[in-house]
Amino acid sequence: MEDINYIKENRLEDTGFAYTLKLISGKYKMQTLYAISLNQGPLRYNELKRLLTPISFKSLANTLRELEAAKLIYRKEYPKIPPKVEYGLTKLGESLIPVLDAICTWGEKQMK
Amino acid sequence: MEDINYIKENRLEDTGFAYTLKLISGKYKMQTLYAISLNQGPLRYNELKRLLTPISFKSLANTLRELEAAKLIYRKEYPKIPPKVEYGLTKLGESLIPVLDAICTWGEKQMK
DNA sequence: TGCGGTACTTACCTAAAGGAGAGTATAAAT
DNA sequence: ATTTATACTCTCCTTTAGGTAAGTACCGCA
Repeated sequence: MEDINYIKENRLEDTGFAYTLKLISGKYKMQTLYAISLNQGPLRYNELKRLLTPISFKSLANTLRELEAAKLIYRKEYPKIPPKVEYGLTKLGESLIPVLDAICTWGEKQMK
Repeated sequence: MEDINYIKENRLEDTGFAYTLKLISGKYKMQTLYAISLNQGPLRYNELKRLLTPISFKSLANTLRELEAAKLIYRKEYPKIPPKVEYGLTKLGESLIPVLDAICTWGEKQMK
């Protein structure tokens, strides 16, 4: 770091938008979080696959990995055969639900 | 329309998410709306360009055209030389601001 | 006479997102 | 012995978003 005065005008570059969007942008991320929320409890991989139809295996796996990395969901593995894995909301994930609600209900109001 | 019973399970395909996102997803759409909102009045093309740095001409033009097509902003052209064009929020656009606020403030809270 | 300012468009290129379809491990059930 | 079920991964392909750089039209100003 050199003591240069970086130009900091009234820019919008670093607002919370970019931050929030990094976590929830993607075709199915919000739906995934919402589905778990509506279920009022964790969901299994194939349950999510069905609810998020027509999502592909690849997208679902990616979506879940990224949401987990963002600490919005947790992954719990039951080591048995056939395998069982559950995905649930973390506290952080739950704190996003009201925001998702706002996005969803605004859209529904306009769709009519 | 034929009277076939389409399968309608508990899917999340057609929630308001997809609808809202079609309108506001993109690297600069929310910031654009937010910038106009913060300015409490319409902004000119080059003012937006500066505020949305480092946006490119192409992205800005695209962003504005799409927001206008979505009826979230209006475009007002003053036929003089050099040209002057203003972009402002429509009623619909204004109705989205609280949603954008929620997205932005959630992000800011997590950034700390 | 040529430069600057405004609001763009056009052509080309790259990177990232997402889809399709096949393959994997393991054990219980038939 | 074969099928079924779960939760994935892997490879290849197409689509889309966005960036770069240049060009355009018009007039006032020096």
